[in-house]
Amino acid sequence: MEPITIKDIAKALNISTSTVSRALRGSYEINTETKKLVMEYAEKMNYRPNPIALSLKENRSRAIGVIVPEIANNFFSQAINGIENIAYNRGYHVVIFQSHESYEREMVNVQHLFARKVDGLLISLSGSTRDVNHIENYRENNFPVVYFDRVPEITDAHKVVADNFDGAFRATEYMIQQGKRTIAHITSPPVLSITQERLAGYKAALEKYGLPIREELIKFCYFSPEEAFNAIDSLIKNYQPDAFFTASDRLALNCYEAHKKKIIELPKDVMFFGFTNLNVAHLLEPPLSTIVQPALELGQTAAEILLDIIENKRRGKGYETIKLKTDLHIR
Amino acid sequence: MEPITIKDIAKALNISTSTVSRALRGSYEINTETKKLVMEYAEKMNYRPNPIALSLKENRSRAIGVIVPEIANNFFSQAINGIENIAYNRGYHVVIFQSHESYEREMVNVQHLFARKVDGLLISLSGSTRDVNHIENYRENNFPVVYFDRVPEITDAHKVVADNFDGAFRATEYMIQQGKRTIAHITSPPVLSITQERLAGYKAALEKYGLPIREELIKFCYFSPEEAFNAIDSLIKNYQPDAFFTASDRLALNCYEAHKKKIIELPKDVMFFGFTNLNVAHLLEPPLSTIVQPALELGQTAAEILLDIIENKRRGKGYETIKLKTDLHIR
DNA sequence: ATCGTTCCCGACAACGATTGCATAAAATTT
DNA sequence: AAATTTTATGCAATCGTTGTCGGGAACGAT
Repeated sequence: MEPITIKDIAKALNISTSTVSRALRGSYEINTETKKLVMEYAEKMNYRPNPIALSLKENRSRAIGVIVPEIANNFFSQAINGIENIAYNRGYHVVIFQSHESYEREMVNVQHLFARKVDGLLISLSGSTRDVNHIENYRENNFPVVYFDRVPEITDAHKVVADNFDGAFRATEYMIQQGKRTIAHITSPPVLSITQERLAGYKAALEKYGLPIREELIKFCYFSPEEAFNAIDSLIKNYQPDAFFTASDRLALNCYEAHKKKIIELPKDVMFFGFTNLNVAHLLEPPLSTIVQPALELGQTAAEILLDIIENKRRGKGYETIKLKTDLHIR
Repeated sequence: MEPITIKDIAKALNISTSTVSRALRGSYEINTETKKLVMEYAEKMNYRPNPIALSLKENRSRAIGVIVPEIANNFFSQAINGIENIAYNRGYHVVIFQSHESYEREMVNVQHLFARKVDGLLISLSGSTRDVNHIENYRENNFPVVYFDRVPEITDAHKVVADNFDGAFRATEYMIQQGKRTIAHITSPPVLSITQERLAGYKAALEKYGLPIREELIKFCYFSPEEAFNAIDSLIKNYQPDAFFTASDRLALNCYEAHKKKIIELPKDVMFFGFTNLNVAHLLEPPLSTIVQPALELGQTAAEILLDIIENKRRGKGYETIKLKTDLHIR
């Protein structure tokens, strides 16, 4: 069956479409009798307003867009679940797009979501995004955007992030307290906010304990496994680190993979600490201690702020950057 | 800036909207001069047709819907990547929804996608879906649907699946050839097509080698970890299996988790074989051999069939069930 | 009987784009 | 010069819904 429209109802009951429309939304200026008639018929015929017509008319869609680099990543899929929780409860749908770490894809996604009149956007930037003009353009014209996790450096924006500095600091501190002195840091591209913050936390901990910051122990890796393998290999060959601090799921797994494939020969008693939401961390050997981001809460918080903006419930409140605490799981 | 419309262009150039519309699509009946004028102005003003208006007019959206139980699952996220590949190349967008293994959520998702006029649907059924009337209702009225992975039993439908029987058969056969005689099978709810097929493959292999089919070695588990833990625990206590054949990512991980937590004491030389697309399988201890589904190809194939249906490129071809071969990874 | 209210409802336009039909002007044929 | 065809454009309807405006009927007040 083609979906039934307001026109069909009007024709069937011999009244005008305006009356049907008003009756359905319970307008006070419609006779109670008429209202009942319309409501019952609509119910019987399983009438559903056409959301596309509504979007066209009202210039909105009751949907929010989410752009993440990859959904095949525990952190992001948990964050998405948080977003969906809040959004569904508040009557919004969630449209998910992946940038696949590509700036171009990200641009296209933003444009498409905007053209499709999503009421707002939640975005975690791609690894190759150098600036956010493609987003700020829209935001300048009152398009609501909340950045989360991987956020831009601009100050006048809503952002929700994990406390990356603190997490990295505490992890590094723990490794030092366990007697580690040569702590390698394998991390993501330096352009990302999370990379910078985690790096700063790592350095701050070293400084606090009077350890030297050795740039040669810090390796930035893009998105190919080989790059990570090489980085790890050269670290071990040249500096024999007694601990590895990896900044992402991917890099942690790359380490274990290199180990497993005997690409690298691990020093004894080496310690692994990762900034990761891997759900298999506790199953790995040697143990992987982790700094876990509150992914679900992060998503929820970001969604709540976005919906508040959309529904104008944030009068008075300015821009803010919300930082959520991370959890340390020592293994 | 509010997006520019065809009307704005018409006003600016002092011509009618029809002319603009036709000029933009290069209609032959528009003067070459006028066309150039319009095209250039549209280009300059960065005109983009309003997709919502188009959807309303044309009753379609150039988008396809995808419903999966969970995106936080390697198999599904790979399948989605396959779908996106094909869809984007053919000019379609992909709208992703999760059913979270809930029949109700699945129904709502289907309704919403249909109301939003997606041009077709790719779906892998939720674990609590007992029938597919909520989908077939729409399909009867020519709404294109392709089922993948977890498919219904109905025959007149397009389906794309992995060869679950064959994969399970080969895995079980391998375990038998390695001398295993008490092979436990921990699997998903019996209502799922994949459960049935994998079970059948398992049984067929046992039969081929003259081993008894012991129903007490077969455990169906729903979606709580405790259930799996208990199942594993009681299997070990009562029957000391020398091999475990798990039917999903989740169940394989549950096994390792139970092992790690010392909830279970593993028999020596026990073998693990899992139907899974986990990207960490090779990192686990004891080794997890796997039957890997061609998730990406599965998504691609399903998307191709769906788009062919949408674009009427399947004249003559009837319903078919496409089975893709699985890969055995022995570890 | 006239006026002002109140109640209930319908006509019309609008959102942005497409398209069948009509038509004016120009070009061509007779 | 008249008739016909071609070329180029505009008008109006359409998709489904809502908001603005206006108006008829019924009622009470004057």
